[in-house]
Amino acid sequence: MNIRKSKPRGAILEELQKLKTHPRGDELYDIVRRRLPQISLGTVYRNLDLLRRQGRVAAIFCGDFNRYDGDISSHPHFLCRQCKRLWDFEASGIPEKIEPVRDDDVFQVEGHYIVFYGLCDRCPSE
Amino acid sequence: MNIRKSKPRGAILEELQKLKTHPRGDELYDIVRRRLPQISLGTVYRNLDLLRRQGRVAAIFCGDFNRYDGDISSHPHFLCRQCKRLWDFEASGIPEKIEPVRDDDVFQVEGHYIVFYGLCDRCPSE
DNA sequence: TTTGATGCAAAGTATTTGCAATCGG
DNA sequence: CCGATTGCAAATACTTTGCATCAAA
Repeated sequence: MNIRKSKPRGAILEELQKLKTHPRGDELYDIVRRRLPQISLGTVYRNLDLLRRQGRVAAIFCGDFNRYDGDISSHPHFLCRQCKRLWDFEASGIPEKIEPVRDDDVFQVEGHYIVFYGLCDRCPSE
Repeated sequence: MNIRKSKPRGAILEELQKLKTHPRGDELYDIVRRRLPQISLGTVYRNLDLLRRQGRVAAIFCGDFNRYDGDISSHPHFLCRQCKRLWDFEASGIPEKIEPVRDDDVFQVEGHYIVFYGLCDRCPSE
């Protein structure tokens, strides 16, 4: 499959890279739409997945892999378990490398991520 | 709110603790239903959230916190980004403790988790 | 008796998909 | 031109919620 350039894809990548918080597909759609009003939701989701496959954006997947980060360097995140927003997060004690104990044929490991969770200042505790 | 015992809740916790793979609410519903055919999906979701608040089950949250683990000890997981199943995973280099650099009032950290991702042996590569 | 918990069904939220039209190389 | 990409809309997947009823203490 020969990948072409397209205006929507360029805009999606640029807008994602501008953000410090890491949006879901639909949230990024709302942002990109301010620039390309005719863009469709499906296009945003399709391109985010394509960009992820190309390694040009990072996806924090779990359940549904639905948070994207324009910064592809490995770094920990903080996730608010109430509002579900995700931020970059600094932590000490992050190891240089973490490796699977066994390299068998059951799991084909591509990478890993570290997620801190809790509540952000905008979310009241239960 | 005074928490009572109930047969559905007991069955949900027991069935979850039996599993090695970590189901979503609807998957656990299918399992518990074999034992309590009249149980409803809403009951399973409500109880999983209650058990999580009590610290009796672990939730791997992200986006939607929808994978539950009956083993509440801290351990890394492997997530297949295609079929979205989640397993326990052994890795070396896991630090004893990882800590936030700043303890400010923006984030109230409750814990963290490490997720390896990639493809499992049942999922073909793209 | 009190009120927490349930079953059911409808609604809500996020994402994916089919298809004809469009655009890039 | 050819086939990758799009917009649109319908479909799907998973989770939450309202409410009348049931049941634990």
